[in-house]
Amino acid sequence: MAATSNRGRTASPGQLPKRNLERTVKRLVAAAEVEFAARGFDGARTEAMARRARVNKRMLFYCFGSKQRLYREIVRRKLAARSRTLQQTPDELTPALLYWQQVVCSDGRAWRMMQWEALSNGRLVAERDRAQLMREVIERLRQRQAHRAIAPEFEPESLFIAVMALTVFPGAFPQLTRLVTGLNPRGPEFRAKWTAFLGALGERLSAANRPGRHRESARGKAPGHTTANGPTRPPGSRVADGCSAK
Amino acid sequence: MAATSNRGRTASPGQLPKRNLERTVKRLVAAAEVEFAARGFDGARTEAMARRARVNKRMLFYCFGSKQRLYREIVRRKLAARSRTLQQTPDELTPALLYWQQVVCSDGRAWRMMQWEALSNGRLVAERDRAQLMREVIERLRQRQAHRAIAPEFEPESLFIAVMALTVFPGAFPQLTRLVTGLNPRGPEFRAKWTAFLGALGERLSAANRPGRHRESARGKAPGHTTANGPTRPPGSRVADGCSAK
DNA sequence: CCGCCAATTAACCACCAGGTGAATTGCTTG
DNA sequence: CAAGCAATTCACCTGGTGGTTAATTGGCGG
Repeated sequence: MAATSNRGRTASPGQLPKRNLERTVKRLVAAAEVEFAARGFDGARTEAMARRARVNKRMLFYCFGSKQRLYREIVRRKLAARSRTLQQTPDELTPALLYWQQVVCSDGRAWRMMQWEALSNGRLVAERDRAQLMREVIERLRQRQAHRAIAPEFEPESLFIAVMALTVFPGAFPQLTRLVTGLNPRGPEFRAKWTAFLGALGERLSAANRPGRHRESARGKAPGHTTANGPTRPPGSRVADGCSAK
Repeated sequence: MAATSNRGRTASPGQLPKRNLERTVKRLVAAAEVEFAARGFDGARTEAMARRARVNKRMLFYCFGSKQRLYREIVRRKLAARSRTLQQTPDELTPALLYWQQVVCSDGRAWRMMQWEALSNGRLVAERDRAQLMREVIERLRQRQAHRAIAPEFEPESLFIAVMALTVFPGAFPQLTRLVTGLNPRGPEFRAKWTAFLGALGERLSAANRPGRHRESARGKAPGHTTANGPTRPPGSRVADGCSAK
């Protein structure tokens, strides 16, 4: 889409040319992403996108044909970027939680669009690809679980949903987070608190820590293994969650 | 609001009167609740509400003055109903998780409205009352924790958010749940699966099950207390989650 | 039976937002 | 320099929506 056919970019050096379709498209995409994430498909105004992109509104339809197509284009791009970060999910539970927290809060717009999508109950945009992507991630989790890196009593699918839930929720329902803690969920105070919590939670859930009723596990059996949550950092050691509050 | 001043309801017996403001108001509220939950404030159409209520559109403005006021009225009612269920949260972790799952899935509309609210980034409707309510719930959790009913390494605030996250997320992001599990999050299959998961999770996290590295806890100290997850049902015993898929 | 007023209805309005037709203008090429 | 075409602009159309004006009607008190 987005017929980017600017002929021989001569580009008089030093002077930005007045006409440049490629640049216009890029600006429109950026502006539209902001608008769509902020207000959803129905709430987003083409006028506002154009203004934000410093471009005539007509150009939006010239480049993309319709609001719908522009939306699909943007979702497609977002998904492409997403698939990479998804597949880099760590294999241990605690690091996975912390990794996801960082990912989620570093790309709030993508998750806001997911939330709009959740409410819009329309057809998903690239359902096939996304389902495939999810299946791969789950499959990897399942293999890891077979290798004892993950507690066996939890199905990987549920575990994955739980990881998403615990990392996505505070930012997805900021009003509830604020009502409960009095903190801004995107602010550093809450993020530190939540990181610590996720760390403690992960530690409790990682494969090495079995519930107390299996009493024999506390005694024998590879003594050095009882605390062997390998890459699991203790919750105190702050993992640099370098995501700015934007 | 909603000037319900129908004079002396004579109500010819057996014959429903053609004019009845009270009834009209009730119908409008019900219809508006459905519409607002389904499409959010901006997306909801007064026309559609009126049609659903089998009432002239004008009556909406006659009764409530504006879309805004009708919305506020509905939110107020929802909150009132909500506060009761909130305060009945069980004190143990596992029952709390299961209770919340039931509550959430039995009143999907309220949570959908919360989600719309989360995205609308406007002023909250009854912020004072809601913050007060939250504070009470958290305070109760804190007291329970002091009495050892809840694992002490988790702050009650974070714990509460986690409970909400784990119960609300699957229904709030149904497309993700479906992509991961292939199941409809409101369907009985997924709910059974999720209930089992929450049960197992709660068991792992309840106060009695300490991580392996606190080795001394497995030996001395009130021997009958090590497995004392009192009302915590084992995850197998299905708690009847009698919420229909609507 | 009549008058009165609340409940209800029909028609209407102003406005906004997506989308379009057609003119305009700046590069680029011959 | 002139032609030609792509990139950009301007004015406009259309449908739908919240909200309103004014007419109508049903039921109750007198």
